[in-house]
Amino acid sequence: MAIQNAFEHGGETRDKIILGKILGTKPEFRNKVREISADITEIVSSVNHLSLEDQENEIKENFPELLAPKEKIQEREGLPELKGAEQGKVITRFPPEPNGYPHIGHAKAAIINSEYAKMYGGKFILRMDDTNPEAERMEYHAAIKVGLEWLGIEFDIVKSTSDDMELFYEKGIELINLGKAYICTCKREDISKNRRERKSCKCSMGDIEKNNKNWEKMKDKFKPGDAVVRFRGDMEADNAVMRDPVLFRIIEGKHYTLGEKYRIWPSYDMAVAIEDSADGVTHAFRSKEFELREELIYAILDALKMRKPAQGFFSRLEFKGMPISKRIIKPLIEEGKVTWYDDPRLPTLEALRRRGIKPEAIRKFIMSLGLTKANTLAPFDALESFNRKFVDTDSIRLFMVSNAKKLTVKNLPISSVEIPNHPINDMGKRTIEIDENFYISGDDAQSIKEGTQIRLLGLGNVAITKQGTEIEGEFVENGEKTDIPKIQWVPQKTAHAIKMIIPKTLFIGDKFNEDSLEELDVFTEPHYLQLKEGEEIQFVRFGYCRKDSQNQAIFTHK
RNA sequence: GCUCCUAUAGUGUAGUCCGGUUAAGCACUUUGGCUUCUCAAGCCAAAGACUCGGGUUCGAAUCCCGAUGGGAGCACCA
Repeated sequence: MAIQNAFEHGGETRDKIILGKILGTKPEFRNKVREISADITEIVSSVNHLSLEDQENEIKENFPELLAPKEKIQEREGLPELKGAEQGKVITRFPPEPNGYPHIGHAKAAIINSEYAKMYGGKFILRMDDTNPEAERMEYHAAIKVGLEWLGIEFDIVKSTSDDMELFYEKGIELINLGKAYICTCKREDISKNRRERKSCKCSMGDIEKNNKNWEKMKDKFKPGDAVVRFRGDMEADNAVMRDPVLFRIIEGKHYTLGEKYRIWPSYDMAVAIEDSADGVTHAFRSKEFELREELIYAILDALKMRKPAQGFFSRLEFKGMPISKRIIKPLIEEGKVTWYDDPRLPTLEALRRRGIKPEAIRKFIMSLGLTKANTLAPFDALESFNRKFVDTDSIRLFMVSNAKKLTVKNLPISSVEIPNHPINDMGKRTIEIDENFYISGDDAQSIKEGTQIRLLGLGNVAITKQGTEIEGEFVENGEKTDIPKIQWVPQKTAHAIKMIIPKTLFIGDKFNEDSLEELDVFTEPHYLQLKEGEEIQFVRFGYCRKDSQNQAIFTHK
């Protein structure tokens, strides 16, 4: 072993390492460390005296099997295993609030939870967490559904938290009767102040009978803000969440599905605790800003003697320079700095889709981030790289020129040319009608020198006879030269003008990037018109783009 | 301010629970090469990390203590 190690590390080894290896493979030596370490030191020094060649010969003679290449460590596929999870019995859930458009952060929560259900052959629940009528709208509910469908996420059960209002009331009353909850009629500011100063208020002294009466009064008499139901936690707890948090409050706004049927609404903690338990959720994964709520949720369920699901937490996912929060996006829309929630610069699912990101790429990308709780500010590069692999195989290759310059080619022997739609995969061919007038890209035009040759991709070589505002050249029959600039081109006669939109980072630091959207007027082949909207294209030597409409394409990535 | 979470290459992570079999694995990026009628994809290679300081131990990325950086909570939002 010493020889092997020495050989692998340039002819020298160290006794400590050999000792470690021995103890690692043969635990029975662990209580005899002192005895064997002397031997090891001796062996190591004798091995170190051998030359590299001698070591190699020694290995070849006595331990030839050691020369076999080392096996690489196998990387775990997918998510880490769950403790105490039984095949077929895992139930997970994704509970978005329908209060905005779904974004990459939703995708992370949905994908992690759904992957676990899949991994254990369990069930996956979509639960619209709609307990704040003021914030929720049908429009968002629908957008979330559309986004999830696009991601390819499937649910076994679809429900809304508000389906269980009667259950919340039942459990709420039970908590009151258990003395675990009370009605508080203090002012909002005082509640907040007391929580900060860890002091109880008078309401917490009230008896069960009074609390029951006040609960009835919450149904009609009390106005919003007059009274809330609070959990009897511990006002002196270090975890501020435990300082008698609100379980129910009065909201008079119209709920988007239930209208004005209820005015007492459960808070997030109450709703999640009861729902996860009642729905049979075994494992609940949420982003880590909820970590402090775990204790509360367990306390509520303990008080009610209800089953507790296991909880897991993961870091929030954001892209550098791409804000996720409505607080930031909404003003941008109002100021006209971005067009809408589907603006390709945004990390919403709709924007990602429009930009040409494939759902499979998002899934792979999110899985590659793992379940860490360390903050993740992922660079968009990583997603792009996953996406490129999906998109490359079935993107049609088309020619597109930007900053077009005219090129006239004399002596063209043909009037049309057939060009394959993909270099490797059989995606058919297209025929391009040509005459002597072409467009080429401005950048290419600039670098062309008079008297040299260029190759028009798929067509042939051209000897440049005149350089200037317009370029002229002559077709070279049977042009053999291939070590010359190869450029893409578009026939002038049928060139189709489109707008190319190139999204860039929205924010640099915390400043809005005024140049975050570049627009180019470009020409492409008429074949573009025959592509379906939403199709991914690779414009040769430019990059991958998605057809947004007949006269607009969005740049996906290089 | 109080409390909690977190820290591995330029970036994202695996390994950490249960210290040794890994002088730290993978992916992206970068750089070189091969291939190519694209600056794409594919193939090969190189470069590059355990935040710091103590402690425990024969042995620490892994356990303990402390410091520092980053994030979160202290809402009648979820």
